Order: sequence, then C-alpha cells, then structure tokens
Amino acid sequence: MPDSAAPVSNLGFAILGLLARRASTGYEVAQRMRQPIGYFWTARHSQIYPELNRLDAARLVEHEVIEGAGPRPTKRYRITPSGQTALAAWVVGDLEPQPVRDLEVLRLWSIWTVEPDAAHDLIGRLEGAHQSALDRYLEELAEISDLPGVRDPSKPLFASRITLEGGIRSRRTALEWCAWMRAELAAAVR
Amino acid sequence: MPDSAAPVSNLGFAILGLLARRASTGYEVAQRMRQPIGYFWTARHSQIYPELNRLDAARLVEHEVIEGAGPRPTKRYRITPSGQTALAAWVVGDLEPQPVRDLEVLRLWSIWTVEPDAAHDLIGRLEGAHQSALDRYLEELAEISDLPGVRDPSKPLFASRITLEGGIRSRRTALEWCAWMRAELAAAVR
DNA sequence: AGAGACATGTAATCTGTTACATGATTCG
DNA sequence: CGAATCATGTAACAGATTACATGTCTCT
Repeated sequence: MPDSAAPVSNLGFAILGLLARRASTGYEVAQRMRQPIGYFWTARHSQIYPELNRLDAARLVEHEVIEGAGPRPTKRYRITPSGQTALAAWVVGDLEPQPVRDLEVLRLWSIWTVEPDAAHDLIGRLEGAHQSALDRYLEELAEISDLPGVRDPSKPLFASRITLEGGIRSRRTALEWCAWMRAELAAAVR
Repeated sequence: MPDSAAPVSNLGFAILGLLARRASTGYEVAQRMRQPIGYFWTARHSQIYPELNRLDAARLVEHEVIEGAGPRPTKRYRITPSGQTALAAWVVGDLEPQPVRDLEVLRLWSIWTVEPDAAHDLIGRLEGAHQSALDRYLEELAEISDLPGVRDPSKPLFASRITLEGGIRSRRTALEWCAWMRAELAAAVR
C-alpha cells in the first residue's frame, strides 16, 4: 500500500500516463509535454521536476540514476505497479463537469464592439490557427495509423489514435463554424 | 489617456465585456460568470472584487454607490469610454496560440490502461455530460433567437448567438466522437 | 425564527509561468 | 570556439480555488 494522504494532481496523472507508455528522464517528459502537441495537456520543466519528486515520494514512480550530461545526476523514471493502479483508478473515476475556459471564444463574445472589417479579419486569423492545428494532427495520425496495436484498446496507440481523432473532429468543426460566422457577418453588412 | 503601465488580465477583459453589455454590481458580475454557462469563462467572487477595484483604479470602469443589503456599501459598476476602447483593442489584438488543456481528453489518453467494460462506461458518462451541456446551450439559444438585434453584428446579442452556436457545434461533434469511440471499442472486443 | 438570496471583502493555498542558475556533450 | 541540446533544479510572481468573515433583507 502506498503512502496514502498524498492526493495526486492532474499534472501528476498526466505524467503517470506518459511514464506508463514508456520510461523517461524528466527532460524527456518535459519534451513530450511541450508545444505543439502535448496530447491536450502542457507543462514546463519547472513544474515537472518537483512533481516527479512528489510521485517518487508517493512510490507511484521509481527512478534509477543513469549516466548523462548535466551538473546533477540524470534519472530515468518508470511507473510502479501502484502507480499503474492509481492511474487506472483515476481514469474511470468520477468526472465532475469542468469549467469551460476558452480565451478565443471570450474574444468573440465581445466582437460586437469592433468594426465589421476588423471582425472579419479576426475570424480569418482564427481560421488560420485552427487550420494549422488540424494539419499537425493529421500528420500525427498518419504517422501512427499503420503501426501495430493501433486498433487494440489495451494498447497506448489505440488511445493516441482516438484522442487525435477527437482533436481532428473538433478543429474541423471550428473551421466550419468560422466559415459560418463570416457568412453571418457578410449577410448583415450587405 | 488612462493610467498606463497597468496591464489588464484576461479576467479583466471578461469583466469589461460583461459591463459593456450592462452595468452591474460585483455580485451580479459573479452570478453571470458562474456555472453552468458563464459564456466560456468562469470566475469566483473572490477573484472578481479585487479585479473590479483594479479596473476602477485604471479608470476602465467607474462606480456609483447605491443602496442595498450587506455590511459594506453596494456599488454599481459601468464601463468608461476608455474601458470600451481598451476592450475593442484587445478583441482585435494578436492571438497567440493558446495551450490546449482538456482534462477529459487527458483521461481518454490513458484509457488503454482499463478494462473495456470500464472504458465503455466512461465514454457513456462523457456522452451524458456533453448532452446536458448541449441541451442547456440549445435552450439559451432558443431564448435569444427571436430578440431584436440578434442578427446585427454591432449588437451584443449577435455575439451571444455566434458563441452559443460555436458551443452547440462543438458539443454535437463531441457526441459524434463519443459514438465513434464506442464503435471502435466494440469492433475490437468482438 | 430560520433559510436563502443579496452583497462585499480578505486569507491561505494550489497551480502554472517566467526567470534565474549551473554545467556537460555534440555538432558545425 | 560558439551554439544547440541534454539535464536538473529553485525563486518570484501571477492566476485561480477554497475557506473565512460579516451583516441585511425577504419569504416561509
């Protein structure tokens, strides 16, 4: 039984999910959780190193010291059996509705305060951002879709594929919505 | 010219957007920015009162003391002309790609660690959450869609309508995605 | 008389970003 | 020899949540 009384944060579960796929150094975890696709969650190294130490103290991960560059010892972390148990329990746990927080939609909510030309331009830029995100996701999906295990629900690649598919669908929908908004603006300007 | 050197936070612009639509007390701002639909941004009163004071100090809003309940004076805030200018400038300003941060997708990314039955159940619960959000959005849209100004891009109701439309489209897409994921799970379990 | 909405604040804590700090190895 | 990458940490600050604190008015 692990040291209880130590609640794991969302970031902690993100890291456990990463390490369940493959053992990594803190540096590698930071690379994988960075731009442009950190699989729908991001964090900086300054947040990751302390969190790894907490997970380590809670025995949800363990580390071995390996040789590597840098002034301090390089550590490779791997998830422990109790880490895997905790991760699986979190995955199927209660999901309370999380607050929506979208800065771009917040902007659009005040779009009535600006001139139609500026509004049109803003939506165009939004469209560009969604398009490039979509392109990246499609590329990622193409890279994994022929790999073995991609259709097996007990394999990590299955989960990568379905979350990527979700990203693709939502970006496509956002693009359609942008086109619709342009049309709504044009209809009124007429 | 307002006191410069005072950068306004995203929360500040959310509040300015609210006050641009109608003058409110801090309490009313807090009600409007609460669950279930805070128009894609939420905040608690403990964050709102200090922010209102900062906006007030920067002359982006002003207040009058009115009579009301409570141990302290009740204040009604309204946006100032320079507040409107600042809001409009923010709306058309640069949009740097914001980091994706979705806790439900993060869960799904580790769904391969659990049994197919539990995975199926999780997706069912996700579907229920999206469905109830969709229902709320549809109700909201029905309430405003016959009001005057709803098709005029210079009116707040236009912006309410297009952001609500975005919410509806994204929830519908999420529901389709959930159905697709169930099918993918079933195909493999076969 | 008690519950609940109205009304405004502060304090403690947690989460996340930016900036500071150090130093080895590899490639051009 | 300089730049980039590998590698790990801490400190200061900003943003957000939870809890503490107070007191009135209205309805049942």
